[in-house]
Amino acid sequence: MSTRKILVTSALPYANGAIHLGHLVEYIQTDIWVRFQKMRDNECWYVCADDTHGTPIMLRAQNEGISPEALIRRVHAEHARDFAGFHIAFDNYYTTHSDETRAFSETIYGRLKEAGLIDVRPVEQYYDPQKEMFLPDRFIKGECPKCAAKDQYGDSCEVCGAAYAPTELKNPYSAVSGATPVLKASEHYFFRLSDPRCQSFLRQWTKEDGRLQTEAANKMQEWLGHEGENKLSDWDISRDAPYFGFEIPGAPGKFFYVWLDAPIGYMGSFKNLCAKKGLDFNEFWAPESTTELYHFIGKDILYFHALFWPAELQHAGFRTPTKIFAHGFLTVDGAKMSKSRGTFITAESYLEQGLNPEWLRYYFAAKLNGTLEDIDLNLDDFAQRVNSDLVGKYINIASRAAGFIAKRFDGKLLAGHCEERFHAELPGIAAAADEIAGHYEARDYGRGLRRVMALADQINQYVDKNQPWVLAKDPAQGAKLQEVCTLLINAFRLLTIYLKPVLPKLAHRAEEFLNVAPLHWGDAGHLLPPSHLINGYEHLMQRVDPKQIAALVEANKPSLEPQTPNPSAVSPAPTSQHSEQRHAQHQQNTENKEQAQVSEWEPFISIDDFSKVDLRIARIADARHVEGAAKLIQLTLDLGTEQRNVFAGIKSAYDPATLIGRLTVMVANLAPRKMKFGVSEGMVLAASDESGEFPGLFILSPDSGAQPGMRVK
RNA sequence: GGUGAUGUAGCUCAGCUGGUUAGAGCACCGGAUUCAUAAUCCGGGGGUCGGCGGUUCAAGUCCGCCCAUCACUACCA
Repeated sequence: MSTRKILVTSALPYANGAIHLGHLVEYIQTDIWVRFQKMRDNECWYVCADDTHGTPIMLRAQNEGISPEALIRRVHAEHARDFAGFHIAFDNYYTTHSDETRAFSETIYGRLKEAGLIDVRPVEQYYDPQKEMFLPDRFIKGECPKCAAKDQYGDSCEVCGAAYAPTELKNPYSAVSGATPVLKASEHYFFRLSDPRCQSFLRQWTKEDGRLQTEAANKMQEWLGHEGENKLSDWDISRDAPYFGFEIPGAPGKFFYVWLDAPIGYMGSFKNLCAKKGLDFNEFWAPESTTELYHFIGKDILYFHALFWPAELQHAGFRTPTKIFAHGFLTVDGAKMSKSRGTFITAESYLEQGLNPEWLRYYFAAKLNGTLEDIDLNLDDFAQRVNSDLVGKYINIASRAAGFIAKRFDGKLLAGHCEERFHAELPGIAAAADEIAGHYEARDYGRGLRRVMALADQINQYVDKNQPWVLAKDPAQGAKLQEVCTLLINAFRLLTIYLKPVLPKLAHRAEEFLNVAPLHWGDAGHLLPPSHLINGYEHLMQRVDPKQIAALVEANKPSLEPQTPNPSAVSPAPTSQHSEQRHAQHQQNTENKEQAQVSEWEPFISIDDFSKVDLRIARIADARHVEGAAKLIQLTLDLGTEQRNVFAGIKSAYDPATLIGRLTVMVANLAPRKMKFGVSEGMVLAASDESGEFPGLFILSPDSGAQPGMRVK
């Protein structure tokens, strides 16, 4: 087989936030694939970078009182540290804020312009007069035009779900300064995706064999529409100053929109690698390139990678990707990651809590199947599965054989060749290599690992059948014992090869134990040589302790201190970005909604929960002081059909005489409560300021017309 | 609202172009074993295959509707 030349990327994480478990699905998926390719002796390069431009970065840096450059430098270090912690082995982890990326952005833009694929036309947008900048949708807030909910973002309402343009918001204000934005026109640069050349190219490209997963291809079909249907609209690729990014050549004050230079960052990072390694950039990026190019991405950014990106490359004189590999999102315990539940787990906290990164690599791998389906991290299942598969099955094989080899045979395997015995006693273990390789290649890691674990079961059955501990008691059976253990060590070695892309560190330790050079996939074609000497066995992996999981979840819960609500109605510059530019930040909408709203209102209740509370209009038929009570007033509430005796702690604010005859709202189905002065059969509702800043108690009154007994809902 | 995907044992998932009593791993119960960090082996219980209807000699597997979850997209069908 001739060596393939392969360039692989993962999506660029945005330089404005920590790496979390959702991100790691992608980097682990990609890393496994790359390690597999390298084990196959293919020439494979894995590049990535931080995505560093855009308004959120600029504002966050301002907020922290540092330069954007300083911010992205710091985040770059954090990201690199997190990735290294999970054994993500990039050949280059760069930044989009680089000369290389700038140069390619300019080149691509220039060539598109030459080709007549760049348009300039005015766009009217909200502008913050105080901050002197145009506002992305997510930085404009106001009242929802549909339901009038306050403090909604400029693109959609989180209360009623309505979507709208920021100009439709009522009483809009800038989330940056609080100022009222004004509409202002400005020239914008567009990539003419609607051009027939792009349309027809994409129509063909997206349908080409293997280019996209079938689900993704269907999605493209939907976006492209039928032949003749002009569904694609031009893409706005410019932003006005102030903006942290690359200025557009020949257009002072105009910058490339961050999403333009983000994928170009793949090229920039690779160019940078070429300089370090003496590689030929054009061999991988020229139109006639015969090398392979793969982008691993989340399904949320398919649009950018399967439409804009190939269209840009095609018309700017570069090769297009061989395939796009999209994956689904991560859920934790069946739900979106949630800060309040502690399931929004950062890579950093996972490592800090002392959890083994290879546990997660294994678990994700066991769940991944090469489709766009979401995968679930079930925390109980995680612990059980890792413990059972890795420690109970796989590692146990080495552990069961090593002791005998060390004690009885000075660490030496059988002197003779044992190929025949091996294949007879453990049929299929070696032959499975090709099948498992096929699963890795197809990114169907789950299927591959199930196969490996079935082999581990088979090997453990072999141990049980041969009972080496019985053989060990009979001196005459020494040779047999050595043979059994030799076969076991060889079987363990094969499983190690099969698992190595997923568990690089563990495999390394296993290689030391086996006393062999780093294993390649081709090594599955032979066994260890006669009389091979192995090293003493040390336990290779700890089990997951469920307590660690609990501690991890606890560590990721927000502090219980209620966060001060924002009475000024001006949010402090959002620390976090929104769907306006999602970049590689998978599940960002989840993340941000959580971040924005979580502490105060979550957990939400359902309408069913609410309807359990039976609120009724009640007429205060009688009210009197309670002898000996400091705070209580005894109320007789008339529900129309019956009267209730209720003790209410409102003496400080109301004179009983003024209450008689008023209508108010009571909880009618509250369990009766025996109090010192009698049984209270419900409660009335009253407002108060918990901080104490505004003293007083205020009971509710319905509008006129309400009758006692009416349900409030 | 539209489009697409998913919904199979307590949990995580396999089930190809429809065909004997629906599978695996984990968990659970019973037994065996002690080499191995209570790991391993054998056996067992457990599922109206989201719901309803239809096509068919035969449906988890095809069709329609509904429900739930997820994603994309939107007032335009």
